[in-house]
Amino acid sequence: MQFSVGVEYSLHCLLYLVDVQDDRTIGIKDLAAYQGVSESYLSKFFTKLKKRGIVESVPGAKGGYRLARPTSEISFWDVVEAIEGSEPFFKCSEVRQNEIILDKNHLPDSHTKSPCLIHLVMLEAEAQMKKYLQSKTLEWLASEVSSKVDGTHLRATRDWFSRNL
Amino acid sequence: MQFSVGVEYSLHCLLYLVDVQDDRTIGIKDLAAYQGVSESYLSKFFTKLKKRGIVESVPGAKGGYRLARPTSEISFWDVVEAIEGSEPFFKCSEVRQNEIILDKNHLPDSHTKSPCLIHLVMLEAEAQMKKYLQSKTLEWLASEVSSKVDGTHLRATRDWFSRNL
DNA sequence: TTATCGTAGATATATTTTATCTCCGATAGT
DNA sequence: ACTATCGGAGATAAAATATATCTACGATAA
Repeated sequence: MQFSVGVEYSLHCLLYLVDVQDDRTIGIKDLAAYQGVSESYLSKFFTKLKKRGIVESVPGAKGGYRLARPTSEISFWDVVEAIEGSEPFFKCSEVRQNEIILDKNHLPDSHTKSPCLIHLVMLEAEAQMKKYLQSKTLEWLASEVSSKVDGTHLRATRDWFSRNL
Repeated sequence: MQFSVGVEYSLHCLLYLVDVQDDRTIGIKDLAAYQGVSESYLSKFFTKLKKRGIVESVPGAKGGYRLARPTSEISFWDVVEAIEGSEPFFKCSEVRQNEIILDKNHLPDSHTKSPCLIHLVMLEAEAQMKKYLQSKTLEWLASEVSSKVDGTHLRATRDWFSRNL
């Protein structure tokens, strides 16, 4: 049970995109170089982020990515769901249907119609996590970062991404 | 990001152990046969459950497993932690330390001493899930099941496990 | 004494994750 | 119209994890 690193890379990248003007973009090349990973690797995540409408792409020369909606409308959960997919963490294998005392061809209603209680609990547990992650937006993260992280470094980062403009 | 099936098998098994008298046990053999899995597979999970003090074992002939504490003191989270381990779901790879503009030998304090904000959010998200799963106990599950599942089937299950007494 | 049970370890397979490279098509700038 | 640049898709490969079983071992209650 682990989140993939893609979530981490994505969130960091989105943070870099916050400062980008509406008419500008940052290319995968720069995002990858800045973080020391390959372009093809990072682009995997951006394809997913785009599918979810979190970022939008501008093709062609001087193209790249920018945020597709306001930072207040991009939550941690949106990113997790984009990268990890929408499948619930707990996929019930319906273990109960394999009980030896059951006739597999004529399962009782209690084992087919009514949902597995264990499954329900796990789904609700995930919902609790989801609720919290939905409450944390990119807007919040950016403001936290700008107040807590060294200003010089933030400026250096911004300058690096816009060094070729 | 998926829970392993071990969590599901474990919870079902623990449910079967709820009805067992204090001086009795159920063997891996029966638990495995009842659910249609191999003994060695299921025993993997019971080794973990034992290490966490959720079940206790009685060796030798007529031995087996029983719950090690009251059902009210066994939560879903206890089981998840026993099976999945105590590692947090989100392990921060400290991606930020690889930023190209940084000198890896002289990282700024903001990147070493203060914790990664993204990491903190993820840890808190996990804590939310944990809190919920801690609130759902085996006692609760057993009472839900006994009120919602067909009584005939529950009795048949109990009879099967105690058929050799 | 012995059959039974839990424990540990080796093994095999399948799936997922991580990561990179290559090729293709679209397009913005010249 | 040309072309360098960019995103997008797919193939690939190594590493890690999950799933599942078999075998051998040691303890012990009957």
